[in-house]
Amino acid sequence: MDTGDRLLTPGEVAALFRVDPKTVTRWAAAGRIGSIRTPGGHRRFRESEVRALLEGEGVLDELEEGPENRPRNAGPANPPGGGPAGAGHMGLH
Amino acid sequence: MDTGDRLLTPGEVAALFRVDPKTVTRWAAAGRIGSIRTPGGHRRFRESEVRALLEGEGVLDELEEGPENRPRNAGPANPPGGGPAGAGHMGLH
DNA sequence: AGAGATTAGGGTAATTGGGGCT
DNA sequence: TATGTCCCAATTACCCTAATCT
Repeated sequence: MDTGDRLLTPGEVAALFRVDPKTVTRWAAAGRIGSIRTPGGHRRFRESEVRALLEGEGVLDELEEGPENRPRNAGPANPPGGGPAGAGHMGLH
Repeated sequence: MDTGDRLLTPGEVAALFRVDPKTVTRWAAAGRIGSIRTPGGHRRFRESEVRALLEGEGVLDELEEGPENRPRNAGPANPPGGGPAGAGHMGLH
């Protein structure tokens, strides 16, 4: 499965998540998402990683993506830090 | 694969339904509406799904029948471990 | 060499998440 | 049961200028 070594720009990732490019930069700075830096300091993100985050890496059930949405919320929501970053502290009070 | 689903913020969905963003969050927590979480924990909703809900295509079991008796009988909206009865079908034309 | 658009960086306001209560 | 409002903490969005990428 070549999920792509394709690199995405912060603007692309931001559009995918419907967030600000600056927010994507914060994710990289916080270690929540892997980033590759250009010699100039700009960041590039792997499309495979971004897509995994979008769908929810924990639940890959939906192969066919059609008009049929199936909101099956089984189990705990995907932990934000879930992946590589561990990032451990979130709001828990 | 792109069904043309833009992602909406909780505030956007709340404005569409004329409810509080908190209510939209509860819908997502209850599994009544699909939600995508950002690495930061915030939710994003698919515009296509929201539109389907707005049109009423998502709730075909609740028609205007039952004039006075609508005891909302033992029908747990989201039984634990059970598939969320709510939503799940979307009309396809 | 130029130009344009995007991105990084800091700072501040607005939104969101979660729990509890009316 | 379902919404709305309160709290506080975290995340996100928009402001700016300078540097980098195409």
